[in-house]
Amino acid sequence: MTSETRPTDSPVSERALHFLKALVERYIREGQPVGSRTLAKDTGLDLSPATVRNVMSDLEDLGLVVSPHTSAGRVPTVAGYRLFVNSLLTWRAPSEDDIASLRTRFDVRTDAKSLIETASTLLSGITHLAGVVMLPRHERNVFRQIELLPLSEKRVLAILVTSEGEVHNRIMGTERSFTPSQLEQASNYLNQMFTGQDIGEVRKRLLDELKHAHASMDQQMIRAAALAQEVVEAAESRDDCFIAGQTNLMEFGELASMDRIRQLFDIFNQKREILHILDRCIAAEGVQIFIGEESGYALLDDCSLVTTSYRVDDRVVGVLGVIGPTRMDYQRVVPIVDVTARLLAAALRQ
Amino acid sequence: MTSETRPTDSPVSERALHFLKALVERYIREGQPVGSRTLAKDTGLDLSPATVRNVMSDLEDLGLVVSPHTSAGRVPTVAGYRLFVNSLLTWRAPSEDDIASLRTRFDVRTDAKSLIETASTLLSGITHLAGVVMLPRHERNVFRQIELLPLSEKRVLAILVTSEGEVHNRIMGTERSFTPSQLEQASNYLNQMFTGQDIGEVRKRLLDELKHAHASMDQQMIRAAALAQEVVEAAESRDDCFIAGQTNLMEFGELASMDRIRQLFDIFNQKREILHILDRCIAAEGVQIFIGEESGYALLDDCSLVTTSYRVDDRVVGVLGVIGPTRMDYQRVVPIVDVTARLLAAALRQ
DNA sequence: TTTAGCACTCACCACCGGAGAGTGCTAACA
DNA sequence: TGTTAGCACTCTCCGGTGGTGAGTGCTAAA
Repeated sequence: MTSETRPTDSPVSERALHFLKALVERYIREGQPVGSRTLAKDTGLDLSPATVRNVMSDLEDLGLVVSPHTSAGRVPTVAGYRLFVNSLLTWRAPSEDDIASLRTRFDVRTDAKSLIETASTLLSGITHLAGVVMLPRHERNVFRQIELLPLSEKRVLAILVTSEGEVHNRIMGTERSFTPSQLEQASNYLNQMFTGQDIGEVRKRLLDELKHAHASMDQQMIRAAALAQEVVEAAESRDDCFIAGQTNLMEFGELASMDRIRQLFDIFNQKREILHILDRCIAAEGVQIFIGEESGYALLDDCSLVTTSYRVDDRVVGVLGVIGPTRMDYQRVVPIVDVTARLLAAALRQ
Repeated sequence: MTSETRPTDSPVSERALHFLKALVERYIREGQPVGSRTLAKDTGLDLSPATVRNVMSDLEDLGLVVSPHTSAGRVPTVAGYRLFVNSLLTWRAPSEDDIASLRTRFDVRTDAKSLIETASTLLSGITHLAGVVMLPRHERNVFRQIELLPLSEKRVLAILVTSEGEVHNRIMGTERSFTPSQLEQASNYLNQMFTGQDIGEVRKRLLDELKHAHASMDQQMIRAAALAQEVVEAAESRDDCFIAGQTNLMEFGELASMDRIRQLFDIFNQKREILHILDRCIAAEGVQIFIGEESGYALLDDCSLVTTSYRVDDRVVGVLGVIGPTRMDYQRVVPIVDVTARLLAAALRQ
């Protein structure tokens, strides 16, 4: 499954592609511009450096490689990587060791949150890049049970359990105090009303009820509904995202200036932009690769993302992947991301 | 409250101390070795550089300052900082702005976890250092209510609420399945048994019961107790710790080498060592300052910690502080840490 | 079409030398 | 005796210089 064969009338010859492949692989390995002499030896085609130079010149005209300065070798451009990834890449299956360590660390018995954490730690550990796992809004998230507990005078603890066995809780101050039995009554009422319904739906209905609070409901009920409203909102807006192994990125020369690293880390801390990019991968089938500027964020210009969604029972429940320099080892990384997604999905399905 | 006055027969003269103070303040401001000429101007004592040199030479003999190389100025040693902090420091009260931004951001209505997060973000934002907030094991943590919910065949969700309105939950697989009513019965039983008791106590009693599971308990009860045991352990061992603004540390020249920063970030990610240091501050009264190697961790040699515990109703509930280079602005930072602790405590007390 | 040869370019490195900042020491001074 | 001026010395930092090596583009021959 090396590549789709390209039409022979393609603007770039079969041989040139062969060189491009060798160049990208070499550059990924060494991290330094590749010269004609090196490349001539690498391909095994027994051609002189001069010939290689001519080919490289063509590739440069096509915008697939550039040389950083007159007398340096060539480096792939984003278009070059793209071509490489799309049709030149040979996958390299993850090593036994890697698979083993993935398998053993995904303990089925832990809860979703720590699985997510483990996944991103593992990803970063194995790939030596930054691992990221996102847990997006569920489209389908069901109200399962609510519990209202008095905590102290005028403070109520609301606990909401949703379909995935996730627990959301919030402490809320109230102006007037509830008696324990009032709270119990209220939670019974809410449970009767909403159990089994979609969270989004529940939120809407609660809002409605609060608006036209009809005479039939007593005051306490209305206030209980307000409490429920709050915790339901918390449950809806939650989308978590873990990033692990950020420090791995410091190893890569091309990112290793203080300013650059600081920018990157700041992006990671805010998470917003990352979430935004990952959001775009939810729908996609299979592994997605964003190279350099393709992510659409100037600050990730010299980085690539490799992501894939993971599914439980054919429903997408999240996205995971890695972030690293454009010069990452796609052949190795892509399969690892793929496998991790599968194993995480399996662990989540139980 | 500039300083405790030192005994006049102290090995280091009043004037020398004055110089030391000026030197430390200058070095903290500029970050560069301070020379005799500069210092002579700084103190306003109208002495020649030569005289200053003599004094500096004395201070060097006492191990309070060093010069990085022959023809550089002097830099405070750890002992120098220590002396400065103990008896030369003039506190600088936080600015109106800082206090205001602290006050408004501590919204009483949010739960403990997000308060903690806010606190560390604020600390780092205001001081331009890394902010850290720890939520240690409570000595007094009370079992309030447990809830066991069937999630699917052979999976049970256990939710435990403890005294502080904190919610712990865990999903557990069971070999045989429970009926909903069995679970309800079990949770009622557990609640009756344990409500109001200390968590540590509960854990012990559960262990006991499991060991000598007496005939009087039916099989299901025993298995329910095992579930409870798990979530109780989770509740006991929890000690969280947030670190924010790590990237601020990259601004400081003395830490700004890739290797150093990477080490630091790795330490922060592990959290273990940090927690360990913070643990030592729990008992202490008031603001604690660890300068350089005083923290006991070689990897934090060129860093200082400023921490204090925060209390609710005279019980220590946590520790917070900042981490930065030894050359941090103690005069400003210490009061800020102090105030933040008070405000956080107030917000937690409600 | 491929190759050898050649002139040229550029980054990298080691080296040199001067400028500037700061020191320690000594001797003179109040 | 404490303070100061003077002086030689040390060390960092910076800019310039020159050589080396890697690599290129171009041209002309095979």
